[in-house]
Amino acid sequence: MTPSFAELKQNLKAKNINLSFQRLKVLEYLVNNRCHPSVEQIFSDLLKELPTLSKTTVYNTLRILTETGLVRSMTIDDNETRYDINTKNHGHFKCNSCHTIYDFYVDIDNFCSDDLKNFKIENKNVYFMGICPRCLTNKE
Amino acid sequence: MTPSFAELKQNLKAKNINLSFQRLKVLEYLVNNRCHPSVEQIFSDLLKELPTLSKTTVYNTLRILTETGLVRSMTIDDNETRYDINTKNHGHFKCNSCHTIYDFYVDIDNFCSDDLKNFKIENKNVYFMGICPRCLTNKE
DNA sequence: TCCGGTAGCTGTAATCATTACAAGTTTGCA
DNA sequence: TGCAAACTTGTAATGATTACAGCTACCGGA
Repeated sequence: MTPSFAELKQNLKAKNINLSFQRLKVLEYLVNNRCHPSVEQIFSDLLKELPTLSKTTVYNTLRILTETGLVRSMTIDDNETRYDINTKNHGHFKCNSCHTIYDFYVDIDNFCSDDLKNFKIENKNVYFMGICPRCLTNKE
Repeated sequence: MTPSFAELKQNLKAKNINLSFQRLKVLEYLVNNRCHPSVEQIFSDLLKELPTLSKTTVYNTLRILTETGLVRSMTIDDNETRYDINTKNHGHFKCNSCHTIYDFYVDIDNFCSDDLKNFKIENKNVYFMGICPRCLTNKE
């Protein structure tokens, strides 16, 4: 369930979103860096390649991509929003020690509650926090 | 699973947290207002009762209460952190129309993934977004 | 080929939640 | 009673995000 760049590009065209050069680069970055980067990370990395890039453009692009549903934004206990390509059926685990965010498989689709019978659910999120294996072994 | 005020107070003493007057009031507020209030809401409501209250105190208190695990902080797609008394086994649903946050029952404890075999999980969160029944009917 | 308009990009300024800090106040304990 | 530590308060700083205004690039029609 990891959509290819070509698929995403087509998906955008179908939604009448113009793929400008800068937007292409942001999208490309998200496809190649599935590490839940922050705006700051995306911006400073792309700046090496596009010295005239504006941070505002990154914000704008991410907003557009998020609105179309191609990209998912999330804030896990941080003051920084993180972004990733929207793939289904996975939760996020954030390590409280190294702050890395891991994906893990979870069957969210079949995960519902009777309390929400009359609710229209548009978006499901699962995130855990704790210590990742790497940090656990480093402590010993 | 809604702890009483007396229980919470005892819980705090056990953790060597001094219950100052202001902290008491913040805790009391959270017990009486289980609507996931923001700092701004807590502060401005308590200000009526405690005109000398400082917003910094509210922030400090919430940090302490969160660290002890009595209070849970969450940011659902907002730029404002919300707080509630930490009760187990429930997820949050945020209405995209009226922005109300609902609790719903969910069996989080039995909700794990093989991918996280070697992770130490300290905290589990489930939140959904969509439209609540009230807003759904109002639209018609 | 030229022109006009629109969409997109850029950079600065403003906003707003949160945190840092320093000084005043209260509390607990000897 | 007095001291030290813990709390509170208010202001200033920080830092992510948004607003905005001007500039640029592209596209369609004459």
